Amino acid sequence: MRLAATQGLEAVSLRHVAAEAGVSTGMVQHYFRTKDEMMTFALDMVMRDAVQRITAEVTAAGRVLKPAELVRTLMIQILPLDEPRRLEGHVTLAFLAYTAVKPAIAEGLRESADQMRAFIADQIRAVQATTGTAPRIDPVHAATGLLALVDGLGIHLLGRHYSDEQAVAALDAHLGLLFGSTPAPPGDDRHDLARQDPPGQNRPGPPGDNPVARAGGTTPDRPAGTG
Amino acid sequence: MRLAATQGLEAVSLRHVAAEAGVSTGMVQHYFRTKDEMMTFALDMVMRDAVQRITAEVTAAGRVLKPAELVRTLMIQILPLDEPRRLEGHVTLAFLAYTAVKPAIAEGLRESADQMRAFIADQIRAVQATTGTAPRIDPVHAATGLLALVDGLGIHLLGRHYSDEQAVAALDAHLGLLFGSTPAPPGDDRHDLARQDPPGQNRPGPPGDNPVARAGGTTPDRPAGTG
DNA sequence: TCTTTTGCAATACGACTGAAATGTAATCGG
DNA sequence: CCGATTACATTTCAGTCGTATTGCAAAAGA
Repeated sequence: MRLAATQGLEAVSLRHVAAEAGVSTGMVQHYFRTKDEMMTFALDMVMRDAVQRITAEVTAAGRVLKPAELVRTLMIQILPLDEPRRLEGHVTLAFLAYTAVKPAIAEGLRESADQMRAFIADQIRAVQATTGTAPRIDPVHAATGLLALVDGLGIHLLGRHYSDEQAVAALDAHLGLLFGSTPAPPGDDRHDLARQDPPGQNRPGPPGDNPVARAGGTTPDRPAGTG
Repeated sequence: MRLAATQGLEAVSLRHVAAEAGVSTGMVQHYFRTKDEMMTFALDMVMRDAVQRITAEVTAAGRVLKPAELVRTLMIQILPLDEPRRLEGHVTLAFLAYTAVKPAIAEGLRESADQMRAFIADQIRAVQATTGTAPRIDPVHAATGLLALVDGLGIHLLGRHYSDEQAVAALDAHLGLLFGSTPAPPGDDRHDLARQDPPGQNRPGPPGDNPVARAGGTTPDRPAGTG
């Protein structure tokens, strides 16, 4: 991940990964029989982490926040507003271009995207049901547009086309359109939401483990192969 | 371009480019002393073509269309709704990930994006001035969001996350929010707008002294058709 | 104790990479 | 007509790539 984020996917080779992890190339090959297996695993891991992080955010704040605020919280979570998430964004972007050529790999991506879209659509429906100020829009179209907007903002942020504040402002403007009024959560410090880290790591695994151990943490051997 | 679009940027090597163009690798090296020079030229060419195509669209339709319709026309132009534009989108996406590592190359990208953003903001301002139904939003934020949304839709389209129709519908829903009412242009055939081929030659160029310019402008040996 | 399997390291291999060197035919200025 | 430059083609080279092979210590099983 570090390699893909800092030097691009083209720099991701078995040797480089091994060197970055401080292990031998043979060990990488032991756990991933082919490079494609490694890449697929990495992509799956990125998606799984993101989904887990976001769903954790949902379940944690889902009962205390109104739908509009919840949606904003989620969208802020997706934006690459801090350094770890910028890394994650670069990796995702690299994989996005990668999977454009290998459509089979992108299947899971589509699936989780659909899932996310359906959830957002539900939230928008809820907002429309409870609020009188929200305009009548097809919730699925609105969810599609909102997710596309956030992804687009993220890409532009990765390319440093504008500042974090501008991106958040654009997002809020859009949410204002969608929900009829300001969905800004209580405590108008927007960056508090943007750069969260504290509420307990939702990732399993002992502290201080290296990325290799973490990658194979749940599956000690042969994460993808049949052995 | 064809290589990058169909097999990814990782398949773009001097030999592959030469083979695809039907020339020798030495000829490629003659016109581009290094691979980076070739990549930079290609990226510049993609951006220049896109900007030219879009600005041509603006000047052609700018006087007959109302701002809201003009904006929609532009956004439709950006979306990868037909095969050539899907190719272009794949190339752009690949380069986007590429330039994430080489920030110096992405400078021109930022510039043209800013330009586009300012133009859209102007149009939105015009709409807001003439229409009473349009909500009051910061035009720059609205332009930022709109462009981000279109880019995001484009990326999802490239990944086949949903159909062309869904993307256009999401775009129209957003435009409906932005402009207060339907900005759909007369002649409700949406694909007519989406699928028009740019009639102009991509570039007029006399055989210049600059080898790079010559490499892009006039095909050196055999006419490599754009098909 | 012997054999087999696991977990890794080291290395070999063929293909491919970008870049450079070399060769050669055509063009051009004088 | 002649030297210089241009426009390629061909080949070479050092290096990296993914993958396969081999080697070996430790564990497991009989």
